Amino acid sequence: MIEKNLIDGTVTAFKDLFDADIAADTVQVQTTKKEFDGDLTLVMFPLLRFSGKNPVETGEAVGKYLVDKQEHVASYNVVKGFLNLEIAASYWSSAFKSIAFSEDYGQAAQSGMKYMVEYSSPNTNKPLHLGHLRNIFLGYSVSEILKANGHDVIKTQIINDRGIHICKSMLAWQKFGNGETPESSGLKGDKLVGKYYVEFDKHYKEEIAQLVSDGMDQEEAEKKAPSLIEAQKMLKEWEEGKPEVVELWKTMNGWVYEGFDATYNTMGVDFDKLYYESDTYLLGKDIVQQGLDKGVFYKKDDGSVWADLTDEGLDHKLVLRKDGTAVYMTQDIGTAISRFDDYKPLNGIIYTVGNEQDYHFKVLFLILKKLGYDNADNCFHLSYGMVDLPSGKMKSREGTVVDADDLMQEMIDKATQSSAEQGKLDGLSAEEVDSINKTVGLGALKYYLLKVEPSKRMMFNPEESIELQGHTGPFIQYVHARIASIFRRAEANKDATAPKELHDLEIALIKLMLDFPSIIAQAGKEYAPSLIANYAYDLAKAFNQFYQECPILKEEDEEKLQFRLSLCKSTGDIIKKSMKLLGIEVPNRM
RNA sequence: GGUCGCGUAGCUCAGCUGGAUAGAGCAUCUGCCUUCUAAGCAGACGGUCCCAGGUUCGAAUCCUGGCGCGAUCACCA
Repeated sequence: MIEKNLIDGTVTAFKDLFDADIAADTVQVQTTKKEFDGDLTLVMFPLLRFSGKNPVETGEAVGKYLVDKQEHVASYNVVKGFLNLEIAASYWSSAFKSIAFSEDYGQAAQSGMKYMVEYSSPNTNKPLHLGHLRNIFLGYSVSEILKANGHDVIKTQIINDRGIHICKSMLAWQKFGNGETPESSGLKGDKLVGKYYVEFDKHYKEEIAQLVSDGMDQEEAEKKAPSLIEAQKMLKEWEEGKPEVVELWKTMNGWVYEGFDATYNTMGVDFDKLYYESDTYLLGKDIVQQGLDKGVFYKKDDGSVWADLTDEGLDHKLVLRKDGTAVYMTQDIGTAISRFDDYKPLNGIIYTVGNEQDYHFKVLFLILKKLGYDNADNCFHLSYGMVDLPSGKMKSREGTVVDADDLMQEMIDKATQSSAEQGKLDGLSAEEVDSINKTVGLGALKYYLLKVEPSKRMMFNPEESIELQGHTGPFIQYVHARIASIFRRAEANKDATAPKELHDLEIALIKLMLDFPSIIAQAGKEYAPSLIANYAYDLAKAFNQFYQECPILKEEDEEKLQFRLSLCKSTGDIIKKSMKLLGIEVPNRM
């Protein structure tokens, strides 16, 4: 790479010119800012104490040296302490040639590492909502990014299919459902079950109000409301395996899974392995015993078991109740370890879970580490901020949630309306048009949720809705469609030779394309889809500028024409790959 | 109160391990479609980078202390 050459060249320049030995990492190379002439810039300030000269003199000397001795360095200029170097067009065109038409450009070599990525992990008592969308798109995208980094990936979710909340829906359905099913009601299974969860809450609140008006205080009423007592009883029966209860549980969860499957299908995401909490909720107890034996945990007089994390600056954490039953942490320890076993050797687990659980995962990884599982070092909590509405937080009980299915449909409708107005899809079959509208609508939604850094909470305003113009998914998809349109009239020639002179916008495009592998590496290291999202936008933007300024099919110089076609081809490929890393498809027309 | 996260243009967000005059999009205004897709391009307008210190040749970026918003600190999951 040219950067490396420049660094080496600068090191020898200091040797020859100033008789100074400098470490390679004191030489800083960066891309030259737009307002200055040049391609790459060396920063002189850190090197002044070795040259013993002022910034401009040092820059002049090094610049002259590099132009003389280094291949590809065409010219230089010094502004203050910045040495700007212009790299010869021939370098860029040959660098481009080495990546163009390469199918697996961007795909890193097999690393031999295997990761599990967990995302979605819904409760089975209500439909998926906007918060899940952020979670799912993030997790899916990180999976794709890890694959591009050469890792093996197992996509998973843990389904929260048991507990008091599930019993609540079951109970309400039993009481008020009149045997209603998805078929009889025409409702999606998850929506139907969610309806009864809300129904339960309604009755529960009424009961509380009644008890309070009868003179009971609020807190006690919340505990003593008859329907809550019934739900608790049902949970107990479920745990004891009472046949009718288990049967109902299976039936209703089955409805929910059908509903979820439909939603996942629309989203275009999938899983390699499912874990169910009903299978895992008892895990971890024997591990706690082992931890006790190893002295990682300690037991209190009442029989409860704790982890002392004070030496890590944290608190004491309960890992087993005094009655010997598991808590959330117990279960997560058990699940993690059984995953390590299921997929041995598993290097780490990425958990896509909201940032309200930051502390939980910090503790979990610490405990795993203390238990001797070094793969804890490669575990990562992919933490993300809430998606807020202008009215505040989403609350399912208050009906202020943005439903995932509804939102996706709205986006598709919006894309449909937009494409109909523009009329560019005229002449295509109804199926093709539908498919494009879906791609564009979902692309807008996914991009909107992924372009923001996960740790930030984000505001979603349903009124203002998601744009299809500007810094959006469709903007990037549009570039792909433009390029596809070119190749409906021409073909890219693999053996195209590069012209002697390149347009600035061509060079800008090439530079960006050369960045692709390092962006993928960084996104993988930081679990950061937003880096890919912003890269794809920059590339699309650069292409549009090039496209506007430089004729392609109308170019008369055959060599330029061919070279530009190959630029188009590669840009289209990289756009497509980048978007795939985000879980977004790209259309050939739009 | 302890801990963690966030605070950049009217709004939504970029800004890599510290580097030049802090960048995009939306909104507002101005140009560009008889010529490869105008879901586009070019331009204008818009900033005490929350505040105060500190480190440094150089700080939006690192450190300390504040302020504001949020989360968390359950024998809930």
